[in-house]
Amino acid sequence: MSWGHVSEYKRAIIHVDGDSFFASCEVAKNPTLRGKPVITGRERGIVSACTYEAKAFGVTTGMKLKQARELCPDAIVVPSDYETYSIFSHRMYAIVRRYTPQVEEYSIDECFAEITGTRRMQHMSYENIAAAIQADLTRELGMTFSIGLSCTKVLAKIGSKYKKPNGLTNIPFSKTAEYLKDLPVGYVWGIGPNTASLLNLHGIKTALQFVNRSEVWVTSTLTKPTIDIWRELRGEFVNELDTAGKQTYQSLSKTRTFTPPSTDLSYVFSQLSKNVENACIKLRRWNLAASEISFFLKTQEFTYQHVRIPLIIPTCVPQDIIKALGKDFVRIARPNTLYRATGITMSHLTDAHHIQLDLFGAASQTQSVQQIYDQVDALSERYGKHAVFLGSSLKAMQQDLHLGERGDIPTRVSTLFKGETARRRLGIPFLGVV
DNA sequence: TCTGGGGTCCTAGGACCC
DNA sequence: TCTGGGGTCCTAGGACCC
Repeated sequence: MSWGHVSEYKRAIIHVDGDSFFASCEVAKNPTLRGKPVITGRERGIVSACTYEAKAFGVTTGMKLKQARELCPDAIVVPSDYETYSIFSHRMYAIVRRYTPQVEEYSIDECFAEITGTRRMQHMSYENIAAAIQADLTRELGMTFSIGLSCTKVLAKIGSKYKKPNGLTNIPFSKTAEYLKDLPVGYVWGIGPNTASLLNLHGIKTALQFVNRSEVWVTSTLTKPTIDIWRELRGEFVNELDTAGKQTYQSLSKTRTFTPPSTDLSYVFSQLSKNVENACIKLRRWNLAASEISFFLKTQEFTYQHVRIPLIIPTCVPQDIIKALGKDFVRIARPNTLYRATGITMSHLTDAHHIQLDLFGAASQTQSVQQIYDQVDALSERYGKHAVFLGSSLKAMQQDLHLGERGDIPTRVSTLFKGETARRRLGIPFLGVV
């Protein structure tokens, strides 16, 4: 390799990736499942994750459950249990943090960590440190992880994907070429179908061919995200780790597809209303208020109608938002049109505690409603989410109850999580209608 | 890939200003 | 009124991720 003069590990970055994470959590939670084909995603009708025992039958992520069951009739299919996955996720981060404070919680089943400079203290090579982390994770969490070690995030990510499950792939700078040689450029983290097609047009099929293009060509042909990836593939550290964790949201949204699709506009509106309520619950949990909302209706033909609405006074109260979007809903909703989904996005978020009162006291009504919501949230805390909900959401909520989307959530094995579990739902889903 | 849900960042282009 | 140049801010939409 001819480029650069980067030492093998100017920075040492690892990427940790849980193998079939959701399914592995189910097994760790319930050891009688070990060694069996387990599939998660029952509530969605498609495979969210599956154990390697299921994969051996040809089951893959994203496959319809019906097909999965045909391939693997003995499969144990369970609904997703995000509370449990989240607990294992935080345990994973905590274990990695024993080795370094520089940990980026990238997603529920992945993290990056910078271990630069820890060799002396650990009396180990970087590769052995990675192996030690991997061993701790497996021993303590009862599942396997695949780890990549290299000098940038993009290369570390290639490493963790290189050998799965339970792989540990070290890609020192001088060896990058052999890992990029046969790697289709579209497999690189951050290069999606669109950019891959563009690169293909220019004769670039593999990551190595991409890396070997000149800087002039790259910077004049591509956009910043892709240029950064090119640099990282060459071993140049560009993407800092985001170790601060999630402090707040830029935007926050709730979307729901309903089946079957419907032409009943009052029903469609109730779905939107329910999404608004859910989004507001999340806003309040983060002490945020939205200054702008946008909602959409999605037809059965997958066309969208979007409306953006600025709010004079930031709010986290669903009544305010439903009032604000009602007119536009009536304006854009077409009769005799099959709708399949609605969604709401809250943006321009501000701290809910610092909402400015306007001179005419228009915020005062919002404020008193907000006091009511303090009580609503307290009730939800005791009796479960949606113990209380808006009349405008009624149709959607009734359907959820009918379908058992909520309320029948089984109490999970909890001895494993003493002191860690969030409170359990108490099975009182419907207290009343405001 | 007959397509679920929740995010982030980047960029082109319009609005507006001097 | 037309013409010119240059800057900032904002937004819609694209692209990507898990």
